Amino acid sequence: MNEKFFDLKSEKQDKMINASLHLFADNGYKHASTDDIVREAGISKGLLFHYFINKQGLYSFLIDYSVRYLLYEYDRTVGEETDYFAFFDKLESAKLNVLRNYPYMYKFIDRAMAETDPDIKAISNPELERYHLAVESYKNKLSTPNLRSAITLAQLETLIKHTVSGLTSEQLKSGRPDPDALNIEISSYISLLKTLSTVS
Amino acid sequence: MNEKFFDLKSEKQDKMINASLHLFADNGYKHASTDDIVREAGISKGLLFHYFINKQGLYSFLIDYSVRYLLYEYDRTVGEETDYFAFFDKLESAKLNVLRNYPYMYKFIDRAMAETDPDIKAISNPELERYHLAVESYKNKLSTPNLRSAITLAQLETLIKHTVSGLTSEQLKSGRPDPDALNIEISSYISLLKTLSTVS
DNA sequence: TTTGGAATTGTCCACATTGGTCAATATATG
DNA sequence: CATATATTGACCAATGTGGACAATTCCAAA
Repeated sequence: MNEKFFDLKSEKQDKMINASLHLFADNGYKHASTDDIVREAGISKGLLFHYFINKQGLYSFLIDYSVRYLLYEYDRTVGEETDYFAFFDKLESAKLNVLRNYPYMYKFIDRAMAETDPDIKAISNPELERYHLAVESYKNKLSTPNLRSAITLAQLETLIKHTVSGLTSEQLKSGRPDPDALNIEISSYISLLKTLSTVS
Repeated sequence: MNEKFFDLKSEKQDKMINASLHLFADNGYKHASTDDIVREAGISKGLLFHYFINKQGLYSFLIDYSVRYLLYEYDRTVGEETDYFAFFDKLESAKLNVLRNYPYMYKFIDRAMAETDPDIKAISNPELERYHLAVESYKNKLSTPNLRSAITLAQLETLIKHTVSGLTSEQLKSGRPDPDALNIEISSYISLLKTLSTVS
């Protein structure tokens, strides 16, 4: 890519990034058209190719940028938190901050995992792996909560994971998401699960 | 559509249906190509148009067929069950039966809800509405479980809904799904949530 | 004001893909 | 055999594709 891209004012950068994330997320690599991206970003075709050389270069940049951004945001927000429930609370709050700036970043990453084209997989796999490993390493540092005998730690984590991602994607579908309201809702479910699953 | 379609042996019908569900689910109406559908179904282009007239006709048939099939399967499996947890257990087992025959039917319905083209919305909206209403009417007949004071009925339902759909879509992504194993897993989570949320 | 390099445009193009048609052929049935 | 029906796949006009590039706008320094 052309590094001059980062000299643009960040508002314009983000318009290009968000339009690209959106169309790749919704349509996959093959069916996301650069014409559509350009139209949604409000820039000319020439400019997009000026900064990213070709479609693959754009995709590759987005993978790189997204993983970097997500991990940075996690690190910034989660810090050294080791308490189990507090960790998830902070992690989700970090995710919502991402959503605030890049509403389609998660869906993009999700779709990237499902791409089949070998060239595209070769580009994205290492970065996606890196993301996955980083998240796992957070979890390894957590304290074990004092659970009721009816539930295991793995089960609790499954409940948290799916509930949170379900609530999030539900909001995303309903037009403009409200990250603050969502933050409160997610917090309340995490605390609910804490109450239900731990011994007092 | 051409009613002769139903005279084909059901194996062939399902190959056409599944290929169509798959490509519409993954790419949306606009970007799902009839060439791809035909290739995946292992039939000729002419045959597809012989039975469904045009792309819109095919889509319209699929919406109709899917909603009809889902509701039939629910009715068959759930019956008159009114116990709260038993109901969800049966409902999920019905869903898994659908998955067994039509792995992409849910994703198709999900994507249909997100279509923006007005013609397509006009086709799918009434059927999707019908589906939604039917599911709601089941829920209205349920007994209220005896919950711990920490949790409300709405919260419990949210936990069940997202956990179940999360577990399901996780399986779907991992190549060939194993509905029997998934059934057991989902049952165990429903029973877990029952234990955690009810007073003994 | 002038100048020169950078950002930005949008038209243009060769080619691929699109939904859909249709005459030809295979298959089954009686 | 004959007849009807299921099925094929080459073909088409229209549209969409990624990418190139000469032309323009913009803006800071001289």
